[in-house]
Amino acid sequence: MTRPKEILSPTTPHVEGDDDIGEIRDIVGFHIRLAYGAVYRHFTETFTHLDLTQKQVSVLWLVDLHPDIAQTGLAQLMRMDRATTMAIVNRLQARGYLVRGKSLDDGRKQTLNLTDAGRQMLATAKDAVVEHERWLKSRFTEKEVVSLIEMLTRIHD
Amino acid sequence: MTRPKEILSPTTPHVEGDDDIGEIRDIVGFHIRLAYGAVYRHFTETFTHLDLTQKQVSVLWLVDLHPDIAQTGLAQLMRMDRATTMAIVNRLQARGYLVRGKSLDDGRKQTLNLTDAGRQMLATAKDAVVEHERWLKSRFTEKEVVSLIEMLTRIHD
DNA sequence: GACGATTGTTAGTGCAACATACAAAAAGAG
DNA sequence: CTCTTTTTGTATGTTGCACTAACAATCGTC
Repeated sequence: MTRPKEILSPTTPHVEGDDDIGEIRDIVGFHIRLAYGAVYRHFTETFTHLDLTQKQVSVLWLVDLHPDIAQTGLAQLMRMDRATTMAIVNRLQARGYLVRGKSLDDGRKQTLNLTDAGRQMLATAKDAVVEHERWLKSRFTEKEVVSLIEMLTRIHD
Repeated sequence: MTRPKEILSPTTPHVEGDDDIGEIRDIVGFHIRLAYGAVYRHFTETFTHLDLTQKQVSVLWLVDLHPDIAQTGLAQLMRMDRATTMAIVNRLQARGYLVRGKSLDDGRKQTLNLTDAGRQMLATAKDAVVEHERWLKSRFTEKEVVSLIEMLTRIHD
């Protein structure tokens, strides 16, 4: 065996570095997935004490921004399907952060709105998001942040 | 900005295009999540006929690149924990793409290697990845791709 | 009024991340 | 060399999320 690679102690800095993942390092999708994973982990870490996920915070945020929004509208903003949206809204409603109401102009739709507890939780969550964002943005200049957001937008728009 | 604005419920009448997501549009994490979602969706769409997920392809790819790698090593490369790695390896082994073997130099470890079917599937998968990447990279210049990968690496490294 | 489309809903499937616990093997300390 | 700690693989269970398929109520249109 030519490669004694069993030396995987936590402090081993992997001298091979870029060769570790070979051709994969040119795959944009791979880097997006890894970056998302890193962001996801730090987010959940930051939000353990609030017991909220990214999706849940985003939903609270968007409902606050769009009072009386219907679930379909919310799903479109978040690029989720109806079933997934249902599950998230159910969870937030069960925890008393969100209320469903009857839509006056369309009997099929329901309105979504934050409760007082929801508004309060959102305020707390926003502070945590700021902290999370500080961690994330710390590796970039302001110019780079703008550029990064612009490129990411090109992907999801 | 030609933004194909979604038709929201009539109860949110005065929202202008770019205000759709308000302050959220300055949150890097939000854009990473949306971009990841878009990439994820296109990936699964591209790979329905192969019935493979991103993770599974990555594992096949990395095992091919690192013959006899142990699950722990794989987990480190992919930034996953052991339990998650187990689940993915189990699936790939059950489908005959991967084999576990005994490690000669460490009784705790097991070696991971591709079967012939695994190698063949990986070859097919790589073609699909190339197609998927073409879709992804089509919105960027080569210079931008390099810049994007570099910035994403700063996040996950 | 009938018909097709939309909306919310339920149920079920699959993947993945995480935590916990356990056994076997290795590494380290005395 | 023992004794202890760490590492590795494994099993189990929970949670969150994405997706599909089906269904009822409602809306818009013809």
